[in-house]
Amino acid sequence: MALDERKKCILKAVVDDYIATAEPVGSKALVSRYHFKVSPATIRNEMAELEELGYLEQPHTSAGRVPSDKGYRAYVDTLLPVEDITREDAERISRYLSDSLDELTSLIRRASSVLSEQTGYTSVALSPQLHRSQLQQIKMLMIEPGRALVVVVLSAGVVKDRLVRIPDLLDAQQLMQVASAIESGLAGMKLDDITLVTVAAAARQTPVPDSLLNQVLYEAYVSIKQADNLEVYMDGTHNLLSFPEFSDVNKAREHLMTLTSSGMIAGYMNEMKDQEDQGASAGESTDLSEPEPPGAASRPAYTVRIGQEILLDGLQDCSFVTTTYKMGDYVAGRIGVIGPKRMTYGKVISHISFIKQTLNEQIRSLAAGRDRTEDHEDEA
Amino acid sequence: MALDERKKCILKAVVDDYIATAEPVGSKALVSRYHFKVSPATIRNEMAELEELGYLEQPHTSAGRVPSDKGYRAYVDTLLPVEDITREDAERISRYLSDSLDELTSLIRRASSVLSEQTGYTSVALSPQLHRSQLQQIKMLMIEPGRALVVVVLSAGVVKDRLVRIPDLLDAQQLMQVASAIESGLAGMKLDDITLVTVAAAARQTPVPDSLLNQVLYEAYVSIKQADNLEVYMDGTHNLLSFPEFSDVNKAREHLMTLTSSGMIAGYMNEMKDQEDQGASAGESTDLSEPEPPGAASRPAYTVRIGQEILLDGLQDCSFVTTTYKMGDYVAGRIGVIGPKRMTYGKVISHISFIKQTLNEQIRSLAAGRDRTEDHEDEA
DNA sequence: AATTAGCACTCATCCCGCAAGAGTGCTAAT
DNA sequence: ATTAGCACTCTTGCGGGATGAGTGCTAATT
Repeated sequence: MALDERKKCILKAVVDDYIATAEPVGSKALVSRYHFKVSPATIRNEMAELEELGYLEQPHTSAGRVPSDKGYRAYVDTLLPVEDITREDAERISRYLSDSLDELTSLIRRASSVLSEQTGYTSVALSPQLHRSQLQQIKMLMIEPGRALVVVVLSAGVVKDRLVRIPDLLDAQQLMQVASAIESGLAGMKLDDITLVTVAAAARQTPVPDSLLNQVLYEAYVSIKQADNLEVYMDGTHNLLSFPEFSDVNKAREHLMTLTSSGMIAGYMNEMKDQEDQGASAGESTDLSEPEPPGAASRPAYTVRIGQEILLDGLQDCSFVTTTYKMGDYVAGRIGVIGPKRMTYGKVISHISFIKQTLNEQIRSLAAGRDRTEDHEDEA
Repeated sequence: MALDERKKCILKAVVDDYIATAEPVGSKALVSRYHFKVSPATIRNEMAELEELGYLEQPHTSAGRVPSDKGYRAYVDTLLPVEDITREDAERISRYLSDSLDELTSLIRRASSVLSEQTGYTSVALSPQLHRSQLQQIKMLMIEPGRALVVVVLSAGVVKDRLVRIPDLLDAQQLMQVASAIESGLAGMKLDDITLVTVAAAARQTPVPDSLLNQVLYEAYVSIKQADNLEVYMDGTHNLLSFPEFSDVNKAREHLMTLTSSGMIAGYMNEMKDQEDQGASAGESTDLSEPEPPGAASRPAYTVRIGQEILLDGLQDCSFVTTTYKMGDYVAGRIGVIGPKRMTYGKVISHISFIKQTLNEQIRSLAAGRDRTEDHEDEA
């Protein structure tokens, strides 16, 4: 059932044209715009066959053709024009990302903002998940009687803090004792393995009356657990209003609503997080011939979800291109772009790939900067 | 040039009707819907006069009338139907706001979210400006060699922190020395009065080599200054897509763009911040008779900007209802609602007023909770 | 003097129909 | 296998009543 060379060419041309114009593309326009050496009639026959096979659809009789989800899929998997971002862009972006004040979250946030800016679509990023990283430090700082700041430092170098209420009678020294007891008891443990019980056990021998201790321990525990809170950064949400597919305000509103009910997206992305991306081509199956087109094989992995493949209600007219970023050796989070199915996949993927790469480098160099505080020249 | 009673009645009816329906309102509809005891012809004459006077306008010759900015102004200033939020709403909201974990910013953020949710418009809030509050504590916590967390506590009870790079050679004890030197030197000073020079002076006698000291001092200074950073919280931006006035996608997009280029709104609100709101009626002038309608006088102050009165490009079809909140005795920030000119002013104002009041109470009780750590029963 | 009934007039809006145009599918010729 | 030709379909755009809501004006009424 593989497509012959000419069909591929035509499919590619149709998708390209539709991406560019957002209008159904007809046989005549195709030959004139893409210099085919055959007549419109031939193209028509081919297109009819492509429609038969499910790669194209007609909005109505006597309109041009529009790619189906399957058509986009094939396009993305095997026909994708390889694009590269310009040297200047690459440098500007990596410079912008590299002065992110040592803050992992600010790095991710910026990456997201870069993506939406560069692609013109909506970008989404998941904060890194840290449940597999270890507790390194926990400090408690008395702000005033009854209030304290809990600072949690994780092995990943991530610092989170949180204001809490504590018993008024607890003094600064006791607070410090509790904190250092917890720290020495739990340092090196994975976040996953820390429970209220382990926290309590660690602080058992501190000379602080139980009546005061309990609340503090609870807050410490919550603070540690909260260090792993999943967050979503989104940028350029209103970009999608520029596209004709959302010229209907109600549709647009619905999309925005779905997007900004961030819990949904977070959950969805988080579910995909663990499944590693499949190299240069994406997850879903197609029945086109060559699984490894030349040139694209060297790109970092990414995932493309098209139309119905997205299991989130309200985003079925969209495509969702994502990739993961790592911390150390495990997948930490996911970052991606949401746009109309008629997306400039080539451009988006090149940017996503670049971001993935840069992000991984930056994270690695942040970590390295923490272990050995010298050598900063490991920029790619 | 004062309007007689009947004209006022008619104006009010027109505005009410237009707010409800978003469609030009005609004489016939008016008499039937609002039980006037006169005939449509009389209403027509009156409306013609109201148009002459500038309170109404006609979109085209044979359509009904629509309020002009001046019409809305008069409506807001003297005709506003007094609305009160329900007891349940009031309780739910104040309960929601009161468990804001002691965090001022989270309080403001929640207030903003409540506003947009309750009114169905877009809400905007400015973070409190703290430049007039005093530095109370500054701590520096070594995270690892070369990295520290600077924690700044202000008299307002606000805690801000920031990750910074410090010289690798500086050890934890030196860092603490520097911090406590700065703290004892500057505690009690207003943020406004703290400069790099005063910071340096405070830390002069610490036994830390200058070569290491400078960077730390600078970071401390920046952290202190950043405690006063102006932030904007916005909620329900996409609500405005529900209104027919934004059914044109381009207009909608433009509005969203203006709104989300948060710098503009922040600046604008910040400029208005210092001018205190004028009691129950608003800033701009009108020539209606009674300046103090009964019932509305008891409301907290607020400001209404209508249409052209808003000096921000792109929001000229909107109205902007804001109020201020205080910390101690000075105006700390501003919070408000942006919606179509055809806004349910009564409802919005009642909510804004309630929020203002609740916010002030909460802030006061936060402060009180810090001074005397007892008594929590000062809820209104 | 204020109110109202009556009437002519003005426009937006809706709907219908028609022509134009783009695109297709099919068939027959190359 | 390709292509030219042609009939057919269906959307889109446009003009033209018809509709109807609403106005302004005038003259009659209270």
